[in-house]
Amino acid sequence: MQLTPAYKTIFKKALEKSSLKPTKQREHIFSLILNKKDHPTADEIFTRSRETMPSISLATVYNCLETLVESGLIRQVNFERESTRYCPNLKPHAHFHCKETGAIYDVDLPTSLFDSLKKHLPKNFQPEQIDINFNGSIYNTNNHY
Amino acid sequence: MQLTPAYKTIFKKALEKSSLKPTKQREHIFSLILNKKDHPTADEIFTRSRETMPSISLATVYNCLETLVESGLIRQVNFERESTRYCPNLKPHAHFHCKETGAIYDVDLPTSLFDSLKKHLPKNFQPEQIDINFNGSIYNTNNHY
DNA sequence: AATTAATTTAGAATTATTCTAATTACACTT
DNA sequence: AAGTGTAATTAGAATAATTCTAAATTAATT
Repeated sequence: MQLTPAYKTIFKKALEKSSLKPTKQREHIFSLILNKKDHPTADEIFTRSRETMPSISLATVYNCLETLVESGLIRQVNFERESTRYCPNLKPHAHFHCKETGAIYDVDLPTSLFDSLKKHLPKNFQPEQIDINFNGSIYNTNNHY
Repeated sequence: MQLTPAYKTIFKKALEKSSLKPTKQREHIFSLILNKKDHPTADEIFTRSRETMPSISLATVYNCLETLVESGLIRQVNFERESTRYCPNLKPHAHFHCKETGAIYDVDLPTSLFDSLKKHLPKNFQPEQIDINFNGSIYNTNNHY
């Protein structure tokens, strides 16, 4: 569970910009999220963290996730009121939530689509973030009845 | 807190379609949500309900909201992991969440926009619902510096 | 080495929601 | 009208994700 040198630089820069320290724990959690591109919950991250850093606490996981989000290194994803999930994909994209399996998929979207969304806001509304969530099921193309 | 005859019919039809009963409590809660078009939480609805139906319980409010959502009479709105809010607007629309005041605004969107969103999904992804949430602030046009 | 500030930690506290089991309401039969 | 059965309501307990608190640790700075 190691950051590439390139990501290590990004990581340090992003934290220092908000005058936060690039600690072992923060780096560890960041690398976990980067290296397994599912959308884990804090608790899943906690469990995975302990495999290689057995002393880490759940509170620290929550703290680290918060600082990583603040510094723009990862994104939060929420479906209904399920546990918050975390996503390292910083490109403009939406999420698809499969109601059968619970799996979450990234759906890349062109910036133009976000732009046309913004056009429908009243002029004095200033969006900072736009969350687009699909909820549905995935048709299994292997099943032929 | 009364439903118009037109809404009363809609209400009964929608519940009966799912073989649910149009009870006093369900009607009361539905009319509350319809008549005050903000986006109240279950707890706010509970408080408002008790003003005119003092015997209603919080569990009932949760139960009724669930059945109303199931029967398609109202929609749930979630921002981050805040309390779920409820919305009687069934037209295709998005929500804008003001991070300063916490207020939620409906943002009407053309169906075409939802259609172009869907076009970016893999062919075997079948969305049932699309949630679009803006997060940001509202520029006060009365303040001239 | 001492001081300070930030971070981590364990466990308690919080809070929205769901669950449980008992009661009530209502439609349908006798 | 009384009895039966099913669904809905109710109060309060339970759950679960997250936040808070206060103490301990770490790292940077004098």
